Amino acid sequence: MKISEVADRTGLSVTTIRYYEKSGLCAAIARGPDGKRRFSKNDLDWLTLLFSLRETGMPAAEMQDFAALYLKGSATIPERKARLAAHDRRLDERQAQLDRCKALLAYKLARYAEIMGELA
Amino acid sequence: MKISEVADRTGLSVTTIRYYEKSGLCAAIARGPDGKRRFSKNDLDWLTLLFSLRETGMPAAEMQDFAALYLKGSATIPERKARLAAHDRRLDERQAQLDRCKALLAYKLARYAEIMGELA
DNA sequence: CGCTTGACCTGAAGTGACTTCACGTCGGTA
DNA sequence: TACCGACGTGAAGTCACTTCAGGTCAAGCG
Repeated sequence: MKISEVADRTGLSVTTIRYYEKSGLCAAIARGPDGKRRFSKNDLDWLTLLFSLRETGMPAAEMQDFAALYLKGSATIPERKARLAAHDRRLDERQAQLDRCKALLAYKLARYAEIMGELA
Repeated sequence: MKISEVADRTGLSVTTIRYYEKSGLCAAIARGPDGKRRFSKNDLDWLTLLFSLRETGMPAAEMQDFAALYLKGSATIPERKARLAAHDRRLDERQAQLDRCKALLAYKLARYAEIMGELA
């Protein structure tokens, strides 16, 4: 699969994918005879996961750790499972942030509506 | 109110608060005779809102715009209301991201559990 | 009383995660 | 033949802070 296709499917940009490869967030991608990257299904799945983790606020350092575990092979699966579980808990905190912000926005919007009513 | 107190209450760091003042995300803060910042209730409320908006992913440029409107006074309330409403819609998208990530994590965790079972 | 400690101040430089730039290669297509 | 768009590279730029270097001042203490 070509890099542009992977970008479309994962949500990462082409340059970010190259950056991820260079910085070790994913394994070196296989190259075709023309020197261009050819992504496997595994590569795609991995990048899709990375996108989702980044999008939901996994710290970069943690992503690096997690990637290092992935690159070490299946022996690290228990540890990886723990990391993902930890992120899952963080998602709950994120959820709470969203809820708090929603409540604050609801309050502010009501206040604004009130003020606009008085001015009208 | 002192800057350290505002930091504690809003969740922003002391340096971030100073940075926000310098970059126009909040109005110039009043100073005491000793030259130190003295925050009003309004300042605190405003910074609390900024923290919540930042935490939930409002783009920085948009925060700048929003702050500029705030600094222009109450005539901009309808516009500010629209901006907050837009952010509220973004929160729904954020919510969807969290849900998608949760689903992906649930899948991965189940897969890992399965693999660990096979190895055991 | 001098001395340290801690909270505050400032402008400037550093950081991290990308993004953009400048430039080059290659396989089509008009 | 000339140009296009997708791909490649290394280096420099950006953004939102954070850290650094250096200073003021009030309070506590041996």
